[in-house]
Amino acid sequence: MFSKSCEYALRATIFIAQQSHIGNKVNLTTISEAIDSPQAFTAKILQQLTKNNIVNAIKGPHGGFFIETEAMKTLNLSAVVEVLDGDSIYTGCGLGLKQCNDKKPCPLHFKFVAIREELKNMLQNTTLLMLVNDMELDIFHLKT
Amino acid sequence: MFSKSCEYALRATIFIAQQSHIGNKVNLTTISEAIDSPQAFTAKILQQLTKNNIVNAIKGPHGGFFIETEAMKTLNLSAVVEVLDGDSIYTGCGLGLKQCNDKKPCPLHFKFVAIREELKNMLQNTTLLMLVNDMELDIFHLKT
DNA sequence: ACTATAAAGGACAATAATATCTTTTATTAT
DNA sequence: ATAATAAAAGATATTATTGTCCTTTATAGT
Ligand code: FES
Ligand code: FES
Repeated sequence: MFSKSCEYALRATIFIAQQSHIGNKVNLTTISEAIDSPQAFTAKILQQLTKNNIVNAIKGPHGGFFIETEAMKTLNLSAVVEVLDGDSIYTGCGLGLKQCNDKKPCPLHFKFVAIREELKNMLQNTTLLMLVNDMELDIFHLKT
Repeated sequence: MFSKSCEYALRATIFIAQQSHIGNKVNLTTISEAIDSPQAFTAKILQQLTKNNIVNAIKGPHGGFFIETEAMKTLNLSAVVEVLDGDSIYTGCGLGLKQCNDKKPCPLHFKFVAIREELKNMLQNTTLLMLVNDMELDIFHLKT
């Protein structure tokens, strides 16, 4: 469904949001351990998330990554996915045709678009704050 | 969503089904032109489809690929996807956790599984014969 | 038997995705 | 100023996916 990069990005973002919500900034080592991802690769992904204003980064001692609580209210999963995987998941043809639209549809088009839209809505309607609140229940995990 | 291999496989299978339905066997060149796919690569994919009894192949003059009409009634898109991409699309965690189940869910699990199941049902409930019938309307395309 | 056709199979090549390593820049505390 | 911490940036390595090329096997028609 999503690329590895995107999966790590989602896990990292959710973890950072969770920690930020309880007032913690987290560094690379902490993040990659918490989400069980390759550290150096995760660093690259965090750079992209920072450049695209999904997360904030502060260098130096007591620095690290964080997300402001206000931002969590509006930031959704779709924003993260778009940074890493672009919008192909929303616009791409299920059968790989170069163009996907109602004018020249592939045989799967209408069935596929219906599901694609549901995925899109789910990702757009799920904010980081919602997930952070969910995770207070302690039944959700970010690794293994 | 699907790998390139799987996309080509789906397009090829639908094209072969369509042609078989009107009594034609089709060869590699015809297929790769009809679905606009790299010919040699498509050959490899057709081998897999043949080995897994999705399509039939006959060597030699007047040979080619075909699917029997009886088989089209039961063969669904899910069978094709599973040959090329395995079942990861049905069983894999949206956030890339090694295990996806209700016992140790990721924060996206329940929302994700709902959509995954819809995709699964769509692919399982769509038979090749249904698509072939749809394509008689002449509004659906397999390339560009 | 010979030739043409067409799929099957094996080896190889190019590209993209994933992952690592090293150096640089910024910040804090001593 | 110096040392320590931590992210940013750049270069490189590994692996998987995608794609091509060449040879072999099977079949049909002459
Ligand atoms: S054209 Fe294939 S999904 Fe829209
Ligand atoms: S555990 Fe992540 S989708 Fe099921």
